Amino acid sequence: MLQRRKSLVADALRSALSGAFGVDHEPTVEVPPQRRLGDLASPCALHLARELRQAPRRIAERLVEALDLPPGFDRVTVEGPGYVNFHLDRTGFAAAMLDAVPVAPSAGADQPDKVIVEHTNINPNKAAHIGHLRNAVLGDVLARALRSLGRTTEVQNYIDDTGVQVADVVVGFVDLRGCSVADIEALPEPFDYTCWDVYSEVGRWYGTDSARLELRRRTLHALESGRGRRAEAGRLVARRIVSRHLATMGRIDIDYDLLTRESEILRLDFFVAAFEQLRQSGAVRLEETGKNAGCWVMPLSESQEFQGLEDPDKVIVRSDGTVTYVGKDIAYQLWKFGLLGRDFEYEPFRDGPGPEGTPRAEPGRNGPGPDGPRRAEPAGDGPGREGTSRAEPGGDGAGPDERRGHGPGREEPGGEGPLWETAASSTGSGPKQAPAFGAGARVINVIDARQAYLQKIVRAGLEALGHTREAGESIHFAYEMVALSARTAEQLGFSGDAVLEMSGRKGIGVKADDLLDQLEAKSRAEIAARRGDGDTEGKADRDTELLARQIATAALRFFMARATTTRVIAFDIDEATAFEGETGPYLQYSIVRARNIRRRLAEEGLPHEVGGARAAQLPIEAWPDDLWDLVLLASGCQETVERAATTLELSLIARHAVNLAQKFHAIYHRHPILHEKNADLRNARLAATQIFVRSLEALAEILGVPLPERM
RNA sequence: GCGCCUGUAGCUCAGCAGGAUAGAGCGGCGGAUUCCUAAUCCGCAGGUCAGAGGUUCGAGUCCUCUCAGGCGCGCCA
Repeated sequence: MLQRRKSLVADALRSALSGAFGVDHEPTVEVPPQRRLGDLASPCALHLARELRQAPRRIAERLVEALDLPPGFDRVTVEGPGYVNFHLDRTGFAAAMLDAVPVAPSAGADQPDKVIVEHTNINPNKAAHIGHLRNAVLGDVLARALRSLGRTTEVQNYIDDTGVQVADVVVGFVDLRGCSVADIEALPEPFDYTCWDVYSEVGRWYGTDSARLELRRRTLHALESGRGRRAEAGRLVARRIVSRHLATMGRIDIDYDLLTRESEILRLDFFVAAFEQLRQSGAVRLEETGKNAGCWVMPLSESQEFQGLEDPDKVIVRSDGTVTYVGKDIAYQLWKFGLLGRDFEYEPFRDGPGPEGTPRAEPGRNGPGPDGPRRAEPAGDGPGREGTSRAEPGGDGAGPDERRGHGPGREEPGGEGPLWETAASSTGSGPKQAPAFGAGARVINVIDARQAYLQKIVRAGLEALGHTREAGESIHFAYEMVALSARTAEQLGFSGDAVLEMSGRKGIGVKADDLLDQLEAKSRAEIAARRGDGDTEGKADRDTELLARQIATAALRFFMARATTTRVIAFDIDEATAFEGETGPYLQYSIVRARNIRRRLAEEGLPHEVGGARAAQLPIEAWPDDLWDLVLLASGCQETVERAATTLELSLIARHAVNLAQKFHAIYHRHPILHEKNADLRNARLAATQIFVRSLEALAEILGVPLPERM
């Protein structure tokens, strides 16, 4: 809505500038700070003051005389030092807003080109922690934003099931605890919590003992070959953990289209194909002397991106013939663009072995003790990409799917499809009608900022193969890590004078499920405090439970989404579990209030819906500045979402949503609707409320903030 | 050493491609509840935008340097 008006203003200014001054200037159009100043403004007169050797205000005044007021505007004024300010026809604009879709597919987005978003990527060897939540929320919000803008979007979650981290947990079970595969299988939930402890234990157990470290190496090789009891144990661990990760992420409405497994990349020799391309194109060469003797390396010295590196070459194949992480990643990235010349096999995701759909067993039982893994463990801990999961597709039979049927406008953005995974064996499992995965036109990898270097190398690899376009479309969505605030670290029993980095290896961190449990418990208490009266058990409990989850989801998702991606989050438990102020529950509360007004109007027998035709007849007096300001802000949703999706600064969406809610809350207190006798005033306020509700619903959908009917 | 990021109110952070009086939340203080649920709203206090130069009609925003903090630069992932 607003974008169109902006371009009308720009057009009018451009032609007036050319007519009156003979200059060719692209005017900028912005929203002035106060509504009484107007709705759109251009500082172009200020910009041109120097060039035209005239006072800005004078330029502005002449400009206004020469200007044809574009349709939809009432008047144009000169303000301040020389701004040209345009005042919208409030009545007409509001009437149009009533019929407008807040966030619609972008103009030129009929392009069927697929965007692949990879996120979560948690190592399947322990419980997810809050750092992983940041990754998953950002990835999920991005995917929702892209889909709401009409882009075909495929969400992948990469599972490194053959890496060192899984090997460590296998060693922990097999060698340290003396478990058989059956023993591991028989372990109760929460299995991911158990692994959390095992992983931390085995790290200490290794110490510098070379015999023990040899066990790790042997296990790693077993995982890579896929044969033997250790490999079997590894598959079991990975499968069970992935199920847990999917369940955790499912709690906050995050899901995926495809799980890709590293074991399949190995089994299908993706790297062999990639290596052939790299070798033939001369992108890699066999080093014969020097410290990299016997390795296939990719020279990076050409690229100025890598200037100043001590070692300008990156090893792709080690001297023992094994492939490095980057090597595998280049192969995987080639597949994502459809450049590899081979494909995975797929099957619908089956939840892990063991009791299907078993409800999670009290994840919080570990108490307040130290917990929480973290994302990329730097030293020895494979800061790799870690990943996770998705909401169980077939399991968890308990309870209805809360995500549907609650809250208007909650159609799933991508049309929640089924979850697929890469098939575990070529023997296959019958009828596969998998969608065409991969072969995207753009690939966005949500990976923490510390892996920027690796991501650059992957891009350089594509470049070296001559895939310049694809290299340009390989986008690293980098975000900073989540650390523990000094206060929270102390509460958890860690010493902390400064923010404390989480470490899965050391067992320092906050587990995702523990945080969600806390949020839900606090929500329940909050709800109980408000509904003190007679509501008895039974149904009330079910409602409360659902509401508590919705509030917890909103709080967590908003907390993660509102932070600027380039900043480290110092995770503070009190701040993260706050429900007042700039929070997810604040958004929910504003919607609940707005909806309640309309509900009450209906109960009173008053009209609770204003149509565009009626709104178009309202007098200008019905739109005071503050009420009007809400409508104007709502008209900027589309632009905000587009900018967020382009710049990958998703906090823009969160902030826009909270700004809307703040404006609404203020108006709510100043401009009563139910008790307003004047029909024009009431209708204008009601129209603004309708516009607000629809706009915030659209943004909440993108943010993944569920909107309850009551709070 | 080289590279990237960050430094704005007591705390956590906004500040859109230089532009109108530097904003919000939390915390503090003081108010608002016969009136659409106070998970709300209103008011007050609180800032040499790390520091120094520079560019400009105009700098929190751009450039240079300094200081402080974080991260990265493996035959680890």
